[in-house]
Amino acid sequence: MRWTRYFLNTLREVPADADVISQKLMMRAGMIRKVAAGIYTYLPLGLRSIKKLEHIVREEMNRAGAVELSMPAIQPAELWMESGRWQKYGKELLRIKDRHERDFVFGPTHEEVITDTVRDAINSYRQLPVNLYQIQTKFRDEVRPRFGLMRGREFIMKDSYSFHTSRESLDETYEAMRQAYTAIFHRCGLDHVAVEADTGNIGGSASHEFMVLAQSGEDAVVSCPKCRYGANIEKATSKFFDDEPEPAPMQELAPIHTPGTQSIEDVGRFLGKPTSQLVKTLVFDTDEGPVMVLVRGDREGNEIKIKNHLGVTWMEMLADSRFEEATGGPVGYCGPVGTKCRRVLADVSLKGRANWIVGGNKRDTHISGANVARDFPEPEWGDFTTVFAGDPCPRCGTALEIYRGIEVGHIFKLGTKYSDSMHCTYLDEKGERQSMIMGCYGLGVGRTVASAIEQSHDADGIIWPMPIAPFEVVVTSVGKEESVVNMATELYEKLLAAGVDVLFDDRDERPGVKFKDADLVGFPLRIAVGAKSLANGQVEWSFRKDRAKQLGAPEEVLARVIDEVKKARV
RNA sequence: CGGGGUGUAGCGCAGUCUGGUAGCGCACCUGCUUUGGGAGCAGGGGGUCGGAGGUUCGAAUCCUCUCGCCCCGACCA
Repeated sequence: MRWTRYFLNTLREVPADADVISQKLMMRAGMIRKVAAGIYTYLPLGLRSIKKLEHIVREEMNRAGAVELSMPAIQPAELWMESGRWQKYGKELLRIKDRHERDFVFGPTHEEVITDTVRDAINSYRQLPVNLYQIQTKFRDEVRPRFGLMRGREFIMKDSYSFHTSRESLDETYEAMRQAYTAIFHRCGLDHVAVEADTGNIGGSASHEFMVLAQSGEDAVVSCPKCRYGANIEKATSKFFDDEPEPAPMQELAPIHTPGTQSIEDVGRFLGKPTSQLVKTLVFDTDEGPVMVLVRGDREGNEIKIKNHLGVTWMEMLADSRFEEATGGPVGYCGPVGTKCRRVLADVSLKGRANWIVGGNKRDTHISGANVARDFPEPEWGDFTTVFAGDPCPRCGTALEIYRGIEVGHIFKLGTKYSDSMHCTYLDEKGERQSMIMGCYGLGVGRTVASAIEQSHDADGIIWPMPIAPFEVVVTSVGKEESVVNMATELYEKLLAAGVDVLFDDRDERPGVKFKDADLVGFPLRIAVGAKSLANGQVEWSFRKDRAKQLGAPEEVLARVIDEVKKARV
């Protein structure tokens, strides 16, 4: 491709609303253009990277035994009512009506449609297992889209769904998908980890997330440097509270006057005690009423763990305006003794400890010497706090580390959640009807491309890993001399003939402009043809990653460049 | 959802407080010079000032409403 006939315009200035580096660079490099909040056009250059990644994804999915199909983006509401998610999915589900006032959704995911498809086509255990995938545009109406392609509303996703007659069969496919994902991200040159994850409102049992490690990541992952335990922070556990403390004699219940101490830090300072010796009280509003959660004062409550324990679909911090009415105490002085909350949860970090200092459910008052069972009913015990860096690994006890990551893939063992509600069944060997056991596997295509940039760039622009670079090589002509233009053209054509993805920068621009653009766009390899070196029978070539310039005879450089491209394609 | 901000040429911005009929840089077009890391000079094209309504002789500017976009917060008890 010649630049002068391509559709590629770089921006010298950064659009004001870009907030992460990948978004800035993709906009500046002419890869994407924002059309509305969280909605982008993939310009030709951006589309090339997307297509390259899609190609890798298809190869690995096919290799792992998955079969491609394509389902509609627009889906009838009936399917979502059948699965129950028409009610449960919330505002992220874009609902639309057709001219007949019939309800549809723009699919954020395709469990319903695939389940409908498979129950129709498959009746016998002989036809199972199957694993079907598609690469397609989805829409999730995010509250606050940001970070360019990393958190858009419209986005391209590879999603696949497998159907099985047994847990063992699901385990096999799950493992095959785990390996396929690892292969995909490895081929893209991405530094990534697979971690245990929460299943969220997709539902199901086991689940792993694939995280590309990057400072700008929205998720935190907990990782053990020794035994390779890895988990999303929403899910991670530690061994921290395994040992029970020494039993202590119970003290009398006694009120303490603690004016103006609403936060746990204030209370600790006021009483001269470390926050670890206090009890922090959180109150959540749920669709089943207010719930009180007690955690050790120096720990943080983990909403995901709490929500999963409660089994509620909606939960948020109790609004101040409803606080007194719901708990019977003022904000900041809430506690389990005499509370109106019917459900009280307590973190295991408090188990076995006597004489708690808690809020007194009265203004400016805390209570000391509060004891489980004697002063308030036995709470529901569980792991309700978030792991901190340095906590001991739940498997081997080594100090855990916390990293930031971008979630680029997520695989689930769904079980029979959808096959039950949507009656996706088959007849087994005995002629008995059984629900199919399902798995589902998602991979964010745009997000993966963006994460590659987050992980690999410098002050001048993108540094593409070769496999998903929009072009593998750029040939830059420096100057208008006939010899230069002829040599550049010749090299370009020979690269094309050799099957190399090459862009010929044949623009009538000053060298500085061409070089800056080449760095910005991030072509992994560059060949520059200039009059001076050409007079000595030489052209220059360099890698974007180190920009070290090497000179050589044209044929020799050509051979080296082709060789480098081929090497990177394996 | 709550709070804050912002909307002026393709991109980045000034002008708004104190109303007087729109400007700068980049990009774009023409010419000359220049040519290995975002050139210089000269000339030029391009804007319903987000939208609607109002005040006024006169509105980008003041008022009301509305829409878009951005940021921050939503573990604080």
